[in-house]
Amino acid sequence: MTRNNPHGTQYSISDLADEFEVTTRTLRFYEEKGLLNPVRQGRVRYFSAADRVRLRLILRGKRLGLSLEDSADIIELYREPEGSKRQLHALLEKLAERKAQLTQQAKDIRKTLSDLTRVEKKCRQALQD
Amino acid sequence: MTRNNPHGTQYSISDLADEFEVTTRTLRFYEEKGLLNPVRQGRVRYFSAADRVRLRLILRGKRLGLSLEDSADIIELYREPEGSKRQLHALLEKLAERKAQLTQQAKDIRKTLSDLTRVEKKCRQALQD
DNA sequence: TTTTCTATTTACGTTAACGTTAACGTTAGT
DNA sequence: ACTAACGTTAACGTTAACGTAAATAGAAAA
Repeated sequence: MTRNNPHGTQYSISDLADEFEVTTRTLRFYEEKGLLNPVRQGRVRYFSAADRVRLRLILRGKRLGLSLEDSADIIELYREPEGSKRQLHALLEKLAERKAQLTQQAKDIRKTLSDLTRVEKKCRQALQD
Repeated sequence: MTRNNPHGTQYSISDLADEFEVTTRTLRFYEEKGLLNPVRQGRVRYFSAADRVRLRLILRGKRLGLSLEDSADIIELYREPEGSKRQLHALLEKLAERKAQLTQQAKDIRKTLSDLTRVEKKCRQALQD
């Protein structure tokens, strides 16, 4: 039973696959891309709590239409900010870009939702016959 | 000069390409997929105002991470609601699904924005040294 | 007239994000 | 001992959304 982890917080590949409703192939692919870093005991993978968090973030990114690379970039931003002044300023720029993009998305969503709501009303109206 | 349209509202392929910053290849591809329906004068395409609107919607969809097919589906929803009761109810269901998805996206955006803002603060804090 | 745009069709190439075999080892239950 | 359930690597297949190149044609500008 790899499903009940030893003591700390480790997950087998199918633990995560089941919980997040992705295939094991997907998880191996994410590892291959460096998005997840499970440890190996023999050849078997064990995912950490950190991996789980990263997976959650990746899937959130997917729902937003981000590529894996974009999600990886964003997750990178979450690390403790460090480095020189120049690096910190560069980080701030990236943050601003991402925020701008997300804000644009939010705008697009509002528009689309309003469009759909308009259609919905017409539809309910048409049902009044 | 195909750029200054005759009288009504027609656009050459590069009018639209320039305005929306896409390639002509993209527009031909969208036509091939049935997303745009330019008329032909000889072999040359002329896009209508309706095509322009559709293009705008497609690109909005893209910013939301939608596939062309999804965008096409949504644009379909925008047509005057008609048909039987059954059809109208089916339409209402689709509308509800889309709205749910968009609402989830909005949620994901809020979370991500909040995450990024948190990082931003840490970053500014780190610059106080 | 010759060059230069802009347009066309046809068709092969590309990248991302997995899906899908194949071929096999390990452990648990019966 | 046998089967089922889970794990592994390796590698080819697939779909979407265009990119890119080749070959061609009409029209405008020099």
